[in-house]
Amino acid sequence: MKFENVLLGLLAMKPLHGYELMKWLDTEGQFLRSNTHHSQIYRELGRMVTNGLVEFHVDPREGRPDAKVYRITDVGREALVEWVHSPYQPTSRFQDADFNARFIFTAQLDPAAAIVVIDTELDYRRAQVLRSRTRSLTMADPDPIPEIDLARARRLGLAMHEFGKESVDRWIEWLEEMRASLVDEIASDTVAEASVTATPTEEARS
Amino acid sequence: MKFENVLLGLLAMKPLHGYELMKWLDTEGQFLRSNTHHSQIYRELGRMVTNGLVEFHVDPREGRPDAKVYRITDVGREALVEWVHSPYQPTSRFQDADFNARFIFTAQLDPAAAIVVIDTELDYRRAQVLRSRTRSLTMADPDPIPEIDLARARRLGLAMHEFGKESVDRWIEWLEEMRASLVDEIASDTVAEASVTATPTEEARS
DNA sequence: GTTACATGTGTGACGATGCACATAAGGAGC
DNA sequence: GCTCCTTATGTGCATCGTCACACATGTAAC
Repeated sequence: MKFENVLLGLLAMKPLHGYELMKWLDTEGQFLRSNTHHSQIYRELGRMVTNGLVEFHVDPREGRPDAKVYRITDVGREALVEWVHSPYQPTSRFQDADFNARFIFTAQLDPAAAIVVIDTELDYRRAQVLRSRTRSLTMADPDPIPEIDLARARRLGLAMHEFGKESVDRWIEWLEEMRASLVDEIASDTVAEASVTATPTEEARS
Repeated sequence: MKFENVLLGLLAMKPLHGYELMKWLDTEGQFLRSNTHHSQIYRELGRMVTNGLVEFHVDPREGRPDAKVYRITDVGREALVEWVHSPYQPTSRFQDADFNARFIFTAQLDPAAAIVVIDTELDYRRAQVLRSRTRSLTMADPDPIPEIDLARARRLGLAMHEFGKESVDRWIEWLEEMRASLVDEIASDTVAEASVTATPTEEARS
């Protein structure tokens, strides 16, 4: 996943300048993608201009510094559509930009494809939960730091592990809810448009 | 936060080789730190040897490839203790190695310091939840991709935002539970050792 | 036999990320 | 006058993270 795609998706909705993108990713968008330093945004936008994905014009403000307002280009739109239709590969970190951006921007352009994305994510997370049950090491029989408290380490490690599993389980539940509501939406859309456009409802489940 | 510190903390408990570290971080330790590629582990271990934090001896196995078993050095122990007592700075991503490693390894060496770490984390997360409520942009009035569905985007964006807040809230709850159990532990330890060592119970809350 | 898988350790390359530093203008408070 | 905060944009550098590729051994399946 490239950060580029997040910016591309946002700029597809509305032209914005770097500072606005930064602010949005720090407040409303902080659960879509966290850990976004402003330097990264400006650097990325610069590269996207070079690659022709976006263009900008300088907006002079009264009483405020000038701002560069970026607008997505046709090339950018094509790149966005192409990304949305490229295969999704989950990573080990859940509830992260890798999935979130893919899901949001895919759902806008192609709801059926978004369901495939969810199913891919679900398969991966379920496997992850299973993998977390295997115990590969015993952290005993140590040569530890004198002051170290191994009993506490095990207790806290276990608590952390339990909370991690709980979180993934809740994530899986949420994904299932999202999937169900998307399926409903597609179904009602299809019914509504059936007589007009006759949109085919391909079953997206692999 | 440096990945180095995670390896240092684990090796303080028990000498291990790279493959074992990799396996552990992929199964039991996946909620302490995810996204760990083996190449990163071996590279990091190599650098730590250069810096004198760890040393290794080759363990010839019957029927299996040789393994390099790494053991923490005195320099490594000092570095670990120094890291544990250095100030903790939360990052925007919650439930991540940044906090997890710091918490686990601090709690082993200095439970009172671990409470300070939790409080720092709690302050930051509560502020984050508040910050998430501010609405900095309206993603309307667009010049969108023709096929784009802005209504769906808003709906899914909101759902994602809600789930994000719920997750942070649950994270805060868990932190409070951990804090309470640590406080209890310290209190009972202090009572138990009061007549023997007369350990002072400094109030860790800032 | 040979193909696949698990154990084990690495290198090279490249993009992503984070932190310090830099600049510039205006407004608020002391 | 001075400092601090907000808006606004950037560069430089080090580390992190990921992928491809590489090599070595033993075992289990076909």
